[in-house]
Order: sequence, then structure tokens, then C-alpha cells
Amino acid sequence: MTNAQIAAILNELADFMELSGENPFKVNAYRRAARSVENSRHAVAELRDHLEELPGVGKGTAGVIEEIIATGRSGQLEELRQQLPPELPDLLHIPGLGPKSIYTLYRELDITNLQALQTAAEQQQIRELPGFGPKKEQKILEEIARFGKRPERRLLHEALRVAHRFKEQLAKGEKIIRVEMAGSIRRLRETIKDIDFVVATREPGEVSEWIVSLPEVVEVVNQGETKVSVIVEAEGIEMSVDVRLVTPDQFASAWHHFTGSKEHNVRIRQRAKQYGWKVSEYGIFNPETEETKTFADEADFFSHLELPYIPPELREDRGEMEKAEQGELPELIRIEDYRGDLHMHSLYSDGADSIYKMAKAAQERGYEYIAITDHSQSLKVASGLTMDEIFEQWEEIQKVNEELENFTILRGTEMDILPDGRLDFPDELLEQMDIVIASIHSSFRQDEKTMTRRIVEAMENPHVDIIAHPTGRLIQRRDPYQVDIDDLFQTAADTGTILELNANPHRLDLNDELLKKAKEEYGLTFTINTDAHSAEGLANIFFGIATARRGWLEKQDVINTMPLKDLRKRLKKGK
DNA sequence: GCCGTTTTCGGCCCGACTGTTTTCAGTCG
Repeated sequence: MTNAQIAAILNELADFMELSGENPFKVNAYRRAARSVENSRHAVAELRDHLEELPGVGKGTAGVIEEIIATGRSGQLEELRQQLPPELPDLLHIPGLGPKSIYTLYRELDITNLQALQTAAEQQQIRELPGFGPKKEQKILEEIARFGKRPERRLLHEALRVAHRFKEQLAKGEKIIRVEMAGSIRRLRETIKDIDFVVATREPGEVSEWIVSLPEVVEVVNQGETKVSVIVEAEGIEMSVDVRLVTPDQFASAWHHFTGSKEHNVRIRQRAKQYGWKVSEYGIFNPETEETKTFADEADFFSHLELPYIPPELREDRGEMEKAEQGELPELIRIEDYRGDLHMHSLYSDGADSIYKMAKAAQERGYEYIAITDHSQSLKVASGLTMDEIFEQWEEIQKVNEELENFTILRGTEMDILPDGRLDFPDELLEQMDIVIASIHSSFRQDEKTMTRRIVEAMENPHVDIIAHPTGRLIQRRDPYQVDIDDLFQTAADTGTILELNANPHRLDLNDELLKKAKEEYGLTFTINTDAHSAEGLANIFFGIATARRGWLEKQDVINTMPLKDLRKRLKKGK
């Protein structure tokens, strides 16, 4: 039983309890316990009688968790499933419908699923219910029509393209004093549901009118004095955008508030409460003086709560508040610390650019070195290199190296780990390489034992320096391989193998949570690489650094921050 | 159901917006 599986059952339990009108604080307690299980650094299934040490887990939820671990199920959940239609929680995904409305619809009209909801709305039955009306009925129909059409979440790189474009537009507003991104896009989460902006202005009414008139706005969802919600189309992508309008002196508080996360904000409010203050998007209210304090910037805001500045990427309530209180926040890696990209492809395999062009582009980015790591012979779909082609490539690398000043190209390979666990090149070749990356590109569906064995054996080879994209997931497209991640981390620690954070925005693999776990529990070292297939692809390092920061990585955790001499030493792995 | 440097009860983050009301409930972030 994984933490995620246990948490999923607790969350489902919370959904059903909410729908059956259970005390909201109780429902919230289950959600909190679920989150705590999910974020635990330990395998909760192994915790035994230490369950109640998890924050938000007490006697009651501990009992439920024990039952889930022992039987894989929850009697309470089964019971609720008997009492309520099993598809009812699906309706919670319809925007504008919450537990109260759904329960009313079920009780009064026997609506148990999406289809029944649509039929009832079309037959104008919903408008007759207390608390409902024609407008709500219409909105339900619109949301059903939209349901599943637009992807619920977009990849960060797509969302950022839309956000940058729309921000440029907003910045042109005459009455707009300042505009910044907030929400999950500012925290650089790997996927984004809607884009948040905070705008400072003294003329909110006028600005709100102006925003909805912008050419990128294709639909106005709602519009008030302090908030405008619209659908924006830019760069061929439609996304929902929320713009919050505040006065200039409220800006810092509002920016923090709308950056979230929700969970982080809860912790901030709880801390303020210890001083007897109330935090809102407008500032920090002191009931004794009846004054609302506003702030020059976010650092000022945090400092009023006697906290150091917490970077947006950490604001997830994954331990940042505790560390901030103790003055032990990590000094997160920055893009300026990055000296060279160690995983990229050239024309020799499936890349679009020559070695020279890749090197030149890297040099222009301020790098000191790169590694050319084309695919190996078995990966025929990507024109993997035979040994003879490798030797040819080395000659070209040497030539370009002589041509470029203060820059070094390392001889590397991204070598396939074959389905039976063998490596695609013999040791005699590997030992002549400057850098050897091993990775999986075939037989993704092997069972956990086979897959784990396959990767572990590759790490045990003294010439394999790096495992690329260690879980193989493609965000929202392909699940990770079945692999025992703790085995993998332990072997990396034992053998000195470096795990990659692949910066491709579709991969981001290892992800933020696994990075944090690998660092904290196993003390691993990482490499961040773009896996670029063209010179432009090198720019994706932005997403790698973003994910590394979300995974609490510091400069010293990442080999790409080392000077070349130290890097070469680190790559020896006891050879 | 959880929690406690206001500790075993009585709170639990806070405010905006919408659609339904005629003073507010439900939803959302």
C-alpha cells in the first residue's frame, strides 16, 4: 500500500462524507490526514503504532488508516458507498456545484450522475429547486458541455506562454500601476489549472472594464470590483485567467495571498493568530489597534511575522514553515549557478543541430561545458549510434573543442538499458567515455521487480555515471514505470550513481517530491539536463531549475554547478 | 475528527462573488 493509495481512499471517504452532509470540520480533518499521509517522508504502511505522529492524524483517522493498510479497504467508505450512488462524487468536478447542491439534486430529483444532471437541466427541473434558479440551471448546462473539452490542467511551459503574453497586455493598461503573476504559475508547479494575476490600481472599476475588452479575452466568466475571471486565448491556447485588483499599498499582501498555496496560507494565518492578528489579502489586521498593516514587499510581510522570506516554489506546506521558523530554509539553486548541460543530442542521432551549433548555443548561454550524449545502437527509431559512428563522432568533438575557447565538449552517450537488463555498449567502450548516461526507452510495462532489477544492475556498472529520467513518466500522458523507488535511491546512494532531473517540460523527472525525498532520506546528488534535441531546446533548463527549487535542491546538490575539473573527478565513481 | 505556551472544550483561515434572496447560502481559491 503506497502513501498515495492510502491518501486516495481517505480523500474518497472525505468526498462521500461531505456529500452526506457530515460536519465540514470533520471532512476537513480527513482531507488533512490524507494530505499528511501523501506528503509523509515515510512509507505510512510501515509506520505501525507511530501513525498518530503524523500531523492531523489522531485516534479516529489512525484507526481508518490501520484498516486500510491491513485490508486495502475502509468499512466506513463501503458503507457510505452503499448509502449514496457511487458516481455522485464525480459531480464535484463540475465548477459551481458543491456538496450541498449535489446532495439537494440527489435528494429532490434523484440525480446520481452527469447524464441525469444534464437531462434534468434540459427539462428545466432544476430551476424549481430551492436555492436554484434559471441562471444556475443554464450554468450547469454550459459546464457539462465544456466538461472534458478543455484539458483541466496545462503543462507549465504552455501556461507560461499564455501568461507572459497576457501580462504584456495588462502592463500596457494606463491605470495599472503594477502587474505580477501569482498562484501556481508563480510557484512554478508542473501543471496549471488557471493563471492568476495581481494588479495594483486606484481605478478598479475602469481597469476591470478595460480588461474584459482586451482582444485575447474570449469569454467573461465573472466580473466584480476586485476580481475579474475570463477565458483568454493566446498562442493558440485557451486558459482561464483570474485577475485580482487591489490598491498599491495592498499589493504585497495580495501578491502573497494569491500566490498561495492554500495550505501555505492556512499555516501563515495560524501563525498570525498566535500574535492575535488576522491575515487577509489586504494586509494584517490587529484587532487591538483596529489597524490593518500593509507592506512594501513580501519580505516585509514575512518579516512582520518574524519569518525570513520564503520563495514561492517552497510555499506548499511541505515543511517550509517549520524550517523558516528555525531559520533553516535551504538556499535554493539558481539558474546563475548552472555551468553546463550534460545530456543533449546532435545530428548524429535524432537531434536537429550539429555538435558545433549545440556547443555555440551553450556557450552563448554562458556555459563552460556540455556533454554530447546521442542515443546508442539499439534505439533504432532515434538513429542510435554504432560503435564505429561513436569513434567518428569523437573526432568531430575533438575538432570543435580545438575551435572553441574556454569551452569543453565531453564525450558521452545516452545508452539504452536493454529489456533483459544488459547495457547497449561493452565496458571497453564505456571506459573511454567522459560521461555515461543510461536510460530506459523500451519495454516500459515490465513488472516492478523486473524493472527495478534492470535499473539497479545498470547503476552497479562502474562506468554508468547517470540514470536519465529515472521514472519514465510523461506528464499527463504516461505513468511512471513500475519501479521500487526506494530500491533505486538506495542503490544510487551505495554506488554513487547520479540521478537526473530531466528538464524537458513534458518529463520533469525526477519530480519535485521525489527530489526532496531522495535528498533528505538518501543524501543523493543530482544532475539537471535538458535532453535537448536542438539548440533552442537548451532553454528548457528553466523548467529543470524550477523543479529543482520546488524539490528543495541547493547548489551543492547538483553536479552541473561544478567547475569542469571537479565535475570530471565526480564522474569517476571510484573507477 | 483534530488540537492545545488561552490545553480536555470549543474552536477550526478568510473574503469575494453569484444567484438566490430580502439578509444569505453555497462555492471557490
